[in-house]
Amino acid sequence: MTQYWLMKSEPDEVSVDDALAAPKSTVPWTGVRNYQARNFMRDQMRVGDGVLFYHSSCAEPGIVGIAQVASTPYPDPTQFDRKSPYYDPASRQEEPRWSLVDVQVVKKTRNLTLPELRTTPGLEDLVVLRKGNRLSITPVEPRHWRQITKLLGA
DNA sequence: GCCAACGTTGGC
DNA sequence: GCCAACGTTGGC
Repeated sequence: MTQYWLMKSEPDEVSVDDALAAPKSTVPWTGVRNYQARNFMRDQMRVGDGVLFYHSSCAEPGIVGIAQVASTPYPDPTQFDRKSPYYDPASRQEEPRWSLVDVQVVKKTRNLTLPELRTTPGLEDLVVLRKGNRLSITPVEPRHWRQITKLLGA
């Protein structure tokens, strides 16, 4: 069964435009160093799952595109790269600690901004809007997915 | 830059 | 296993 997710990216690192410009509009979701977010990618995501591409830590945070999970999970190569900010000296090749999936942008949309999300009736309990939420990957309920994709005309 | 909220680390 | 200290996230 198809599931739905919201995935945060800092546009300074990988924006929706960067992803669109990549081969097959697909980017590896590198740099996740939170176990809960990793577990979503490693244990629950399936190819074809729907993804809301979200820009965070920027002037106008919000949902900026529709994407999909485009690979099964595999080890995040940046954990073994000494020059990467995501290098993890505690992770071993035989037993990688961090996994990721590839994400393919299906459609760039307008920016459905955080203030707009917060004030849209029906989205009050979207996981990413919950107080104190910091998770970079959160599940999205089917009804939220339907409402948001409709709002975006996607 | 500030700071609330949360996650991780490490001493005990 | 507890919990204080510290680090990170991310909106503002």
